[in-house]
Amino acid sequence: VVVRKAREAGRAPLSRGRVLAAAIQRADDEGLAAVTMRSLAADLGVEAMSLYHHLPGKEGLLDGLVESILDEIREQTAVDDTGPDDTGPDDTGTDAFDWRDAVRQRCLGARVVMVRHPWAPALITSRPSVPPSAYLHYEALLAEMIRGGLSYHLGHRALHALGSMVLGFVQEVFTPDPGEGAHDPEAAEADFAAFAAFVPHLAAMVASELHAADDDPLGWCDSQAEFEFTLDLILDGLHASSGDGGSPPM
Amino acid sequence: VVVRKAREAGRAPLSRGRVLAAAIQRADDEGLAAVTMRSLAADLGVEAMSLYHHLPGKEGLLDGLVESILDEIREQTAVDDTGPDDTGPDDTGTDAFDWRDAVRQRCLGARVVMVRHPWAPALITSRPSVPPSAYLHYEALLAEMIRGGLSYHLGHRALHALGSMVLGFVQEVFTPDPGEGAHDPEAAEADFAAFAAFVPHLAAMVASELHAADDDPLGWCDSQAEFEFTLDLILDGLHASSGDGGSPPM
DNA sequence: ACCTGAACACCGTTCAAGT
DNA sequence: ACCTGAACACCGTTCAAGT
Repeated sequence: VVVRKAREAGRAPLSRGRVLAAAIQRADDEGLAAVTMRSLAADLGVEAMSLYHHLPGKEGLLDGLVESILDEIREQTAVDDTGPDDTGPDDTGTDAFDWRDAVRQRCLGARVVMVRHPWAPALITSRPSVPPSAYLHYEALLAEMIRGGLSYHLGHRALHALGSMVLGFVQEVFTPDPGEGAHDPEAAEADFAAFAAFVPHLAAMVASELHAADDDPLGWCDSQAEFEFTLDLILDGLHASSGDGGSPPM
Repeated sequence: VVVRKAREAGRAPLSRGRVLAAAIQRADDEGLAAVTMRSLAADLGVEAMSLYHHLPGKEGLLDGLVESILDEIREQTAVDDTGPDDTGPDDTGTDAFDWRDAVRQRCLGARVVMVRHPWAPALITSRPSVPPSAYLHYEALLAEMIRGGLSYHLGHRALHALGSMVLGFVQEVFTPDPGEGAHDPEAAEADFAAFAAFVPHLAAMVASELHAADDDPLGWCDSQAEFEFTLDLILDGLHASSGDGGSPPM
């Protein structure tokens, strides 16, 4: 009957989910700073005060955004390990379980969501506390690592290392300097000369990477490749540490 | 003569540096959200509009805060490698240079500043672009790695890996749940039981780490130790990768 | 030059009132 | 129950005015 009433009004009923979806859309389009109780309400064709019937104020909205991000990560990582119908009979050999593959897929899934919503890492790190929904992600990661033979101590450290990477890896090292020398190649060359005079190693690195990326369609700074490199660095390091008391890897 | 005039007024003259220092103080004490043009001016015993003579608005203030943080990191890392008077004659043996020690010290210094100003990582990652002053830090790190024999390509990846760790590592995995079971041990036990039912591996990990930390004054989650572990994981991984084309380390 | 008061547009939020 | 209008305290910022 509630639905019927809403249909009569000619508009979908407001709900916490609809408000959060609109907030995410707005943050993606205009940035998190543009997510305002008033503007958000306007997007939903409603008055600002109506939002308070579904969310406990602005702080509650931000908490809800973090929850939504965590939900997206769950959906993202759930897609990969669900087959067409079932996991199949090849799931019997549990001894062949490689925790690094499993953990790697989860981290890559989390990164997909962070890249989709570039405002998310700053929001998450600025919140006063970690929401309980995040525990489910830690639990899943830790369960895989324990199953893979890691100790609780090493698993704990792994959670720190992987979490910091997922949250810290969005920002690029360099801005491509947009609109700086796009129309004037002479000015661009002069800029680079000044750049090279001040930070010579950095300039040499950019030049070297630019040259190496000549036949790479993804550009000189392939952020995804950098992420996967660091991820494997950490996973391999953890694997090596799990062998025994810190000796070199096999 | 300017100083004389200010002395006559009985108050130190306003300046960009003084405004930024007050903003940092306020952010440390009350959080970044409490840094307001009006409240900041009140701290300085001045009207809000006076700030606009030293800073180009709120965005410019936030840019200035990032710059100040980068300056603090520079000071922090400069303290360690400056001897009482000079570097001394033992600086001649450049062949014994270990880039991992040098890079490690810089990352630890950056972390000291981040821990001192917990609002900094979220602010830095939320800024639209990296300020040019950050290039000097990248340059210093890269110079040490190049001197240590790393390629530009690997140095590039190292900058990404280390930067993401410094920016992502502040937040704790778990909040200690303050004020939850501080007065009622029965309620605390019931809470932990519910916690263990939902995230069993996580609960076992906490219990295991708590037990191991019984004689550790720093508590069960020593964030500094976790940071250094991950840092060494990355540095050793980079070192191994630098040996040749990605074979296992020596 | 540096600082100020009043004003403007905007924000989050409260509250009494509508239906 | 769900939504609204008016109002309040606060925010960043502009501008004409002070000294």
